[in-house]
Amino acid sequence: MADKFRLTEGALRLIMKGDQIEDPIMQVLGSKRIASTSADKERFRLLLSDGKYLVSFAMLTTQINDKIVNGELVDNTIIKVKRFITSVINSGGKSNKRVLVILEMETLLPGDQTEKIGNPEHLPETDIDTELDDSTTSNNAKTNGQVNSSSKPAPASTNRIMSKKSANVDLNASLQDHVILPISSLNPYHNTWVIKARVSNKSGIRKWSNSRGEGQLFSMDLVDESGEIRCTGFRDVVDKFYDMIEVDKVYYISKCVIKVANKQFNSVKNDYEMTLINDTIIQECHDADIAIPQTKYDFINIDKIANIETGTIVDVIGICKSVSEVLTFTARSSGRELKKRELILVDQSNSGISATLWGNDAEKFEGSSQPVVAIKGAKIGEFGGGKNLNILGSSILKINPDIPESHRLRGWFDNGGMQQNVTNISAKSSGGGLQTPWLSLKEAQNQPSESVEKGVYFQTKATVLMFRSENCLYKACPTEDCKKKVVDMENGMYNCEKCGRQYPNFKYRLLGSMNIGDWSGNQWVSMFASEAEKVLGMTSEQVGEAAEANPQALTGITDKANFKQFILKCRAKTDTFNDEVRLKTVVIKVDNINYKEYNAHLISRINELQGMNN
DNA sequence: CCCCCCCC
Repeated sequence: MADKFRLTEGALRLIMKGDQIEDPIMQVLGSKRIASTSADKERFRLLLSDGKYLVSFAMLTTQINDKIVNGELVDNTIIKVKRFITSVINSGGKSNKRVLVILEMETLLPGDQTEKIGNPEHLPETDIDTELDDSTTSNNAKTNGQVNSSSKPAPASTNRIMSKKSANVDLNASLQDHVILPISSLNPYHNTWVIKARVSNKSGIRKWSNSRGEGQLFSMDLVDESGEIRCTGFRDVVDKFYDMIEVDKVYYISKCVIKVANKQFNSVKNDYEMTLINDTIIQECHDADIAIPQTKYDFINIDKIANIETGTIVDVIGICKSVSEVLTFTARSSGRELKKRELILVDQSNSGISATLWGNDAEKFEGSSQPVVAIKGAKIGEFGGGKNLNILGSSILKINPDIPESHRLRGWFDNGGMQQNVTNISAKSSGGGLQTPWLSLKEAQNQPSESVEKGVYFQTKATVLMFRSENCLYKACPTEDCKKKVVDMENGMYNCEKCGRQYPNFKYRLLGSMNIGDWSGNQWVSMFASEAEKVLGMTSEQVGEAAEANPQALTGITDKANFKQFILKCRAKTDTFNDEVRLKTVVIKVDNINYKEYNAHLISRINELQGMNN
C-alpha cells in the first residue's frame, strides 16, 4: 500500500539548503506541541522523514493546526507537502537554525494504514544552510523559482510597498517567504518577526499638542487568524505609511516596536500594541487569503447593555430601526460645534438602544433601508439613566455585513421582529422606562457617592422658599440654540464669544436659582430658562422687559414665586469646585402638582409603609 | 510620543 506513495528521498537535504522542491512526499514520524507563551496560539512541531533523512525542525503553519488536533497527522502518516517555506532563525544568541514550515499539505495515507518507511537518519548539520539571510532575503531567491513555484513568490518588481528610507533592505526581499508569526505570539522580547495581517480599521491623521510637545499620529487595527493588535505611527512615520495602508487589505509587516498596551485607551484584544518606526517594512499581500479573517466581533445582545458599566467598549449588531437627521449643536463644555446622528438599533433580545454617530460618520450614514449595522468597539454612554452607544473614531461600523449574525437578524426583523415592541434601554430614568423615583431632598442628599457621581434622578413635591433675584437674568446670544451670554460692546453691538461674532441685538434669558423645601429639608437648586419661566409664570422676555423698565421690579417678580409648590424632577450630581466636592442639584422639569396623581402616589406610599402592597 | 470622541 505504501508503495503507491514513494517518499521523495533526499528532499529534506535540498529543502534545508534553502531549495524548493515540488510536492515532496514525506512521512510524519512524530508531532508535539511547542511550548509557547501564554498568549500564543498553539503551534506544532513535526518529525518529518523523506525516507532517507529526518528533520525535527518542521512546523505547521497555525492555519492548519486542526490537522494535528483532529488526529489526521498521527505518526506514520504519509503527506504531500504542497506549499512550504524555510527560514533561518536566530533565537537568543544560540546557533542559527533553519526551520521548515508547512503551509499547505495533503494526507495521502493515514498513519494507521502503514508503518515507518526506510531507516531515515537525522540530516547532518553540515547539510543545513544556516547562513542568516540578509535581513529578509527570500530563500526562493536561490532557486529563482525555477525548481518550483508553489510558494508563489511575487515578482520582485511589482506591487511592492516598502519604505523608501529602508533602502538598506534588499529590495528583492519579500516578507511573504518568511516564517509568518501569528499576531497573538508577538511580544516585546522578540523583535525578528513577520506577520501577515488584514487592516480592519484605520484612523484619520490626528494632530496633538500638549505639554510634552506636539505631533501627529494615526493608528490601524491589524487582524490575523490568531488575534488582533493595534498599530500606531507617529510624526514623520505617518507621512511615510499613511497613504499606502488601505482598510481590508492584507499586508506583511515586520520591524515594529512592540510595547505593552494601555488597556485604558485600547480596546483591541491584545496585551500589546505596536508602533511603526522608520525601519518598519510593510508589503501588500496580493494572494487573497481567506485564512486571514475579516473583522472579529464579540457581539453582545442589546438587553445586556443595560447592566454594563458606562464607558465599557462593546461590539453590537442590530437593525437600524430608525435614524435621526444630522443635528448640529455647540458643546457647552468645549464650545466646539458638533454634528451627530442618532440611530435606534434593535435586536432579537427585543431591546433597542440609541447609537450616536459623530461628525463625518454622522453625515455619511444612510439608514433609510433599515440595514443591519454591526459596530465593533462602541462605547457605552449614559443619559438620564438610560444607556446609549457612541461610535468612536476607533469603532468599526459595517452596514449589512456578510456574516451569520447579520443574516439571522435580517430574517428575524423581516419576519415579525419589525412589529415587536422593543424595550428602549436608552429611555430616560433608569430601569428601562420606569418613572422617576420619588426621593425626599434629604434622601437625595444621602445617596451613596458612587451614585451621585453618575447623577441621581428623582422627583419630589417641594415649596419654593426663596427664588434668588440676583443674576437671574442675562443677555444671551440671539442665535437660535446658542444660549451664551453676550458681552455688551457699549456701542450698540453685543459680542458672542461662542459664535465668534457681534450682533445688534440679544435675547433675555432666565437662569434660575432657588432654595426649595420639602418635608425632609431644603436644598439650593438651579434650572435653565424654560423651567425658571414656569416657576415665575413669565417668559424670559417678559421678565427682561419688566426689569429694563424698572430694575426694582425684579425682586417683586421673584418674590411672587416664593411659597409656590411644584413637582420637581431633579438630578443630583457631585461637582468639584475649587477642590471641594459638593452636591449640585439641577431641576430638569418643573410641573404643576397634579393632585390626582400625587395623591395616588401618597396612597401607594402609605400602603407600602403599612405593608399592604404585597 | 496619543488616549479626544463631545449634546441634551
